[in-house]
Amino acid sequence: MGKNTERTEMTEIKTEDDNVRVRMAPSPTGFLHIGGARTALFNWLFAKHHNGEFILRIDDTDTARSTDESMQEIFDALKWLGINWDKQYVQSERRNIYDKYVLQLLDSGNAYHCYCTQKELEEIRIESRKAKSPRSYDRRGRYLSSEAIERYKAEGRKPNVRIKMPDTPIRVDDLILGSRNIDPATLEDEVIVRSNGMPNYNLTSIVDDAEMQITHVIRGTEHLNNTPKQIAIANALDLKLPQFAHIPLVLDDTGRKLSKRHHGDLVAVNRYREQGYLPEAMLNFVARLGWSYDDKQEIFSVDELIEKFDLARVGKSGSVFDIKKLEWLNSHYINQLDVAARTDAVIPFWQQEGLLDATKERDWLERIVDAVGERLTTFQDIIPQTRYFFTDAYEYDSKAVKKWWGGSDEKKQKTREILTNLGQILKKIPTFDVETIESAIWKYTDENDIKRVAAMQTLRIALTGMSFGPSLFDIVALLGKDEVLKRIQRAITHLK
RNA sequence: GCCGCUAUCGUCUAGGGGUUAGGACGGAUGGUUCUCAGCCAUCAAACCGGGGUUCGAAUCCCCGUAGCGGUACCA
Repeated sequence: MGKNTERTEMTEIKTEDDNVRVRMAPSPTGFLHIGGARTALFNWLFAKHHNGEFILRIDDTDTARSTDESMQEIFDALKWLGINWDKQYVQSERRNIYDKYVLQLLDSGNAYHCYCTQKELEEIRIESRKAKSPRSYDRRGRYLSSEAIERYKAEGRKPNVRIKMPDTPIRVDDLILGSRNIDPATLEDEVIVRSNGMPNYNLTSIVDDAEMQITHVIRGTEHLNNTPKQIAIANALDLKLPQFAHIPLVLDDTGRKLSKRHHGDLVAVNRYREQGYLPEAMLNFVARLGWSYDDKQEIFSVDELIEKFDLARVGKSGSVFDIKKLEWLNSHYINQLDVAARTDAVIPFWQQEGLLDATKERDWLERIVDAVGERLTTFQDIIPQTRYFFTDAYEYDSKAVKKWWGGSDEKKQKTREILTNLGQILKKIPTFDVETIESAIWKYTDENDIKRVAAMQTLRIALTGMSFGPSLFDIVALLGKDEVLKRIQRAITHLK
């Protein structure tokens, strides 16, 4: 623990219920990623737990990078996760509100115009760094003469607006990290309005938090350094402050912050939806990144999450995104579903692959899903695991062939023999059901002293091309006599 | 460079002055089964380092170290 901090006691964070109002404030500059989803979740859980309100605020003041598409993507991702919001705001539609506050700041002398060009700013930065200054802007705009201002105006320079930072320490209280005093000497006179007139984050964020009567700001630790600046702005405006709770970052396996820029859509929530993950699994997974309940429970329903979530049990250090754990949770939640529900979930994937047509009956599909059983980690897995049910356009897996069908001519001869016998036996079966098939095949293996596993694997490869999968008897029954005999014949031909 | 934050198995974490430092994911081994998955059993695996304080420190304090975040007219 650092200096100047006071530990938050491990009792539940006390709040006045019914007054809680939190917000998630994404910038629509890309898809929602795992980290963003977790921020949304924590806010949402906190709101639900306290019967409060959860607001979605689109922080799109960066007009150059914000897009409607990514806004839509964020909506979709949140909806998929089941994180619903009570109110929605878009900052670009609230310009007049921010303008009013900026004017107030200017009038009261708490903000000033800065006419520096990008180039000048860059030079100042280099100088400041050389001088080991804790700041990278020298505040020259604070002391501009009226002549200088006139000159800049005549040049056509468009000023931005900077906040004048106070010279007294700023106390930052954080529900998770404790409290500290920030040395004003390290505080930047932050730009609050761009030269194009658009206010930016540090201004709009804290203004809106006050305007919307946000009680708790729960956001990623990357915003920790912005907090004293925002507090300074709020103080200058005499705005009520929310309570802050900075949650630790979600990291990649090298320990770096997860970001769209570095990790692409590998971390996009919508991508996981497309791959056949369940929102319950994602929610459960993401909740446990930085939050824990006790030393026993790993699986939490949404209701349990709402009931048990508490900021006091959120840790301080970052958590690595471990897809293996997500996969485990996902298969858990998939296996909770009954066959009908799993079939519903899996149909779109079959469709996408063009495997479904009008001849495929619902009952048959459900039987396939039932046969696959607990073998799905994601719904997408249904494709490699069941493709052969729909088409015989598969290759025989070379490793499987080598192991079970044999490389030598004698082994191939033996394999052909087994296949031929199996074909004859199956052909004679009157009722093509699992039990009859099973007893017929085992009668054959046991009476002819053939290893069960050898016969089964030989047949499996002939029917599916693979050496693994659901119970072979299920496969045989599901494929039907004609198809089975056809495939056996094809395998025998292949082996010649 | 400057400012800030953090530090328990590979990962998520529980615990927190006296414990065999617990659980889960992942890994390994064995069992079950026609294969795979699953299931069952077993195993390996951690308190960043150094100083204090104390009878006793992973736990409290200090100092390091490392990692990360920020350092934009992004959010």
